[in-house]
Amino acid sequence: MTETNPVPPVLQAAWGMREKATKGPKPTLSVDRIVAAAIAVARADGFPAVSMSRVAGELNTSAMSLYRYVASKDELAVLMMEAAAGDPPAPRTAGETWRAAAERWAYGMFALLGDEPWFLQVPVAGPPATPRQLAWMETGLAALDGTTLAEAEKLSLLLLVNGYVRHEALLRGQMTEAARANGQTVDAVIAEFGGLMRHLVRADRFPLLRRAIDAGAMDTPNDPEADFTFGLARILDGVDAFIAHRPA
Amino acid sequence: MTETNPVPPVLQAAWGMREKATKGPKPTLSVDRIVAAAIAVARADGFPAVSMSRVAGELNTSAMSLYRYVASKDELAVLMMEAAAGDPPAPRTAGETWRAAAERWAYGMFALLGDEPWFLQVPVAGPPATPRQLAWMETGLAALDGTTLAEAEKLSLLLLVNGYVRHEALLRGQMTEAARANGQTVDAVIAEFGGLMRHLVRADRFPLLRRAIDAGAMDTPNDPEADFTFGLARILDGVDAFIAHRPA
DNA sequence: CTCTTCTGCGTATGCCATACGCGTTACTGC
DNA sequence: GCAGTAACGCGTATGGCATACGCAGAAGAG
Repeated sequence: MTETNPVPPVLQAAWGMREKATKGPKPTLSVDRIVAAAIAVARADGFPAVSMSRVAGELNTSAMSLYRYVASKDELAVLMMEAAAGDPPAPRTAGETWRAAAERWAYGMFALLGDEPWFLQVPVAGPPATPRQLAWMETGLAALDGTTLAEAEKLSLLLLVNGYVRHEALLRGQMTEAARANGQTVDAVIAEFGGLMRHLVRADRFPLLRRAIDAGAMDTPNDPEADFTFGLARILDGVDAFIAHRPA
Repeated sequence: MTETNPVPPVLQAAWGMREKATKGPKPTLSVDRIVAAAIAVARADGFPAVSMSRVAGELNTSAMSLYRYVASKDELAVLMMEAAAGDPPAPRTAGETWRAAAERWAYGMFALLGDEPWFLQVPVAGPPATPRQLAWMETGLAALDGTTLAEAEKLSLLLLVNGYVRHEALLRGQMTEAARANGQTVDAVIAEFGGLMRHLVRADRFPLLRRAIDAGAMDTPNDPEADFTFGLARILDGVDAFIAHRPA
């Protein structure tokens, strides 16, 4: 009784489960070249600009040619992320605290999403299940290894941190995106948003918000790193408290 | 010197800044009816199914007719969210702790995103700037009112919680979505993912992940509420620690 | 009563993913 | 060395999408 293969088709290429042909004409293209061209497009103009014909155009061929190498655009997206996601940060070393390792892990992810802002424009299809994604999870688990946390708790907490990083990177990405679209600096966009708030938030309807604005909460110069560090510290404080209140 | 209006066009309708015509024929449709039809489509088949022609079809008219009422699809999306987002939970009452109020706030948001899963499929365009979104922020600020937090810190922390809620709801939504698409139960989808993990995660490459799987971390029955509560408690613990370590 | 302004809406443009099928190439088994 | 077969490049077509444009008719304003 042969077990049915549980790997969904979109993931098969990422796991190297596509046997390559021995017969037929020599391919003029390759999956790698297609993926590289698609990544170049995404880096230049964002993921929405990645269309089959655009990628084909970069390679001086037609859209349909790509389908000889890639089953669908979704599969291409998976391969793009798999190729562009670098390796995770080094796993926790011997003398390192779980917290320091978790911070490195989170910063590494934040940096990746800063280098490849189009990542966050790819519609996420489900839980992580590609080799690189699992490698990141593995490194995350290494950070929490040796703590009193249950395995399921570790996974929950990694998901928590991952969600935070993604959300924070998304906000940062939207800002830089808006800035680029309007030909402004990020600071100008933020200032503009502050002005909009100042204009829309009337004290009678949103008194506390008004107070926050008047206290200058919208006038802080842009510093995504600092925002990120602040929120991450809160989350890790929470994890810390959880570990502390638990029998060894 | 007339101040230039800083409200972006997409938001103008949401803020009631569209003056209605006095001349010309009587409109046969209305913005409200269009928005209601669009929401019905989104509830039935998800936000990607909301196209101008589909919505027009529900109203027995043509796609172009809608453009007499709505400037663009993006504007329609804003109006949809504005209409479907209910009012935020009641603001913090006198005897209530900030934490209890923040929990209610977060749960209210989580419930909303559970009732309207298509919310998370709408591509977010920027920081919150519609009346309802500001009302939610206002209620969030009420929860943190009276703490020693600086105004900017309050906003940061609300954003942190908001991001967490969104991410958690997104995961839950993807699960139910996948379940519906395959005609399975959510538990079956989770079990399937567990099987996939068991199949793909080899101990030589992902030892810690393998250990977590073998420890049954993937076999937990689905309980999004419990997952949500767990993560939220960690975050609020972190906020708590921050407030505690701060001079009154 | 005319002028202006708005309505409904058909048509058209230019994107998009991708199904299908044809002619051609090159390796495999005999 | 030759037939069979499988993979190649890719043109064409289908059906979707948002929305620009323009025209004909309706209705309030002067």
